[in-house]
Amino acid sequence: MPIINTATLSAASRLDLSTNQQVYCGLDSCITLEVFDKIHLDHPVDPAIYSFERALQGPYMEIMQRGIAVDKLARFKATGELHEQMDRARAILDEFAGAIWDRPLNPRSPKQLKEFFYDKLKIPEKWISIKGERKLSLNREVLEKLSDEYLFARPFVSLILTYREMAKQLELFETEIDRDGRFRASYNIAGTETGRPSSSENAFGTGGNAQNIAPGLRYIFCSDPGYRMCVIDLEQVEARDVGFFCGCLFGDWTFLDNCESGDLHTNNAKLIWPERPWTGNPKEDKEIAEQIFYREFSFRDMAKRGGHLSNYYGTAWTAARSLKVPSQIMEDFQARYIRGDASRGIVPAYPAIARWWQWTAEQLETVGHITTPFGRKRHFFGRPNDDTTLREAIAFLPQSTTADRMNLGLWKVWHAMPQIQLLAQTYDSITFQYPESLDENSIIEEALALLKVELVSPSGRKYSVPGEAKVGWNWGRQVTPADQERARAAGKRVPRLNPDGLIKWSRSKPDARSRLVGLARIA
DNA sequence: ATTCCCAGCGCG
DNA sequence: AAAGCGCGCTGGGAAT
Repeated sequence: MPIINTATLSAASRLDLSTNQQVYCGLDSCITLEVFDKIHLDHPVDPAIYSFERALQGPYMEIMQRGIAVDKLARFKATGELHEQMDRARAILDEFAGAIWDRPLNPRSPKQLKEFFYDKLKIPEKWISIKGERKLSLNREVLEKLSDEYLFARPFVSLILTYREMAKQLELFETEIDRDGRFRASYNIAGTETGRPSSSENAFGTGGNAQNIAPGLRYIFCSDPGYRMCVIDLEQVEARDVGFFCGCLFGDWTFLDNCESGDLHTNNAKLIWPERPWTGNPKEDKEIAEQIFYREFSFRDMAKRGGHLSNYYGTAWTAARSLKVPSQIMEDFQARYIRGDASRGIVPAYPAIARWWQWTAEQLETVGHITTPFGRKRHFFGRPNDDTTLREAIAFLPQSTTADRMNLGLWKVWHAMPQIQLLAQTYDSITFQYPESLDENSIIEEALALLKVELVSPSGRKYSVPGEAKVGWNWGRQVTPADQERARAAGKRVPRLNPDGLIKWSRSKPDARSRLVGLARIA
């Protein structure tokens, strides 16, 4: 091996290209070592977290190298159809726009849209606020408002939104895949503040983010011939974590108890609206919860969607905007849910969540960092009394705990089950495939058990998050004709087109499970 | 021709 | 007064 002493190198050394690159590479490696020493001497990291991050290189390298098979025909068809529809939408839009200002209108150009709507059509400007900055936006929300308020804007808005939506979908279908027909994403294990992995285009420039693919488009990814695909997700994991923290910090287990006993959102609805005629029978109560509360939203919907936003210190104003209901509706909701309202005699269902916010604010003021149950510590460098900092800190704890739980489960599955092949990780779920010849029951059973990562509260309460498994031949909602073709070619039973695609695997009821497994086999 | 930033939007 | 957080990718358009 050649030894090159860089201390004695100069421009006059005239290294050949290959040697030069070796020097470059060697120096790069030295940087890594220097960083390592610096981190460990000056800023000791929890050795468990550090070792864990290193250990994750194994399974993630495997996921990255394996990639996921792409159903080429499905992809090709979708691409063609989208192009056709987009061309049509664009042609109509240009024709309409031509009548207004004698030139075309690019729906993806905010600049042109601003000129068109605000200068040419003279619609009053709509400003929005993002992270404290006022912006003149024409995003979906603003366009929908224009459409509501100005009849003549409707055809334009409709075409623009349709076009943008299709363009977004096309991004996935036109992502370059590898010559062997596989989509290989890169995963960054240590790239985020929370411990979540992130995903992006790989080092060779192909593939893309595997974690933001719309569920409706996932069907183009499929298991390899002779393999079945399985997705296991952790049920309502972040909500349960919030409940766990409330229990650990204040001994108030109300929220977690509700997560763990039957239908979380119905139980939340019962606590939030105690005056409804609940019967105590889970089935009847769910029906009552599914009655309409406001517009198309049931009480259960409100508990679910409004609850999630509210847990993370979202204001009633924001929640109202997101659910498209009047602010007063969400004010009332939040009063009953967490915040209470003494002036109206409203006692909140989950006051501990507000105490958790308070606790978080105190941590920021006193020590400036927060440590998760897994030992992951995050420093907050923003102003401790700034709402933005508080929100980051509030979101950190459940988000990071979920990330580590999922990754620990992923590692355990990878380590203990060489017969399965990991394909993807999407924050609260993992996707893998396994040979069809193996016993599906025991595979899923074992994976579910391994994914159960147990935490124990200071008071000794054990806590884990149940997983739910779905199985099928592709990653999507629909079994495609290609799947049928493949099953036929493989001499297997031909799957029928199923609106669910991946067939649901009930976790908690063994009898129902065996029944559904049978169904999955037939399908 | 390339690089950079922004707006917009997908996921959990 | 501002009004969940965490990511990555694309096209438009300006700057280099």
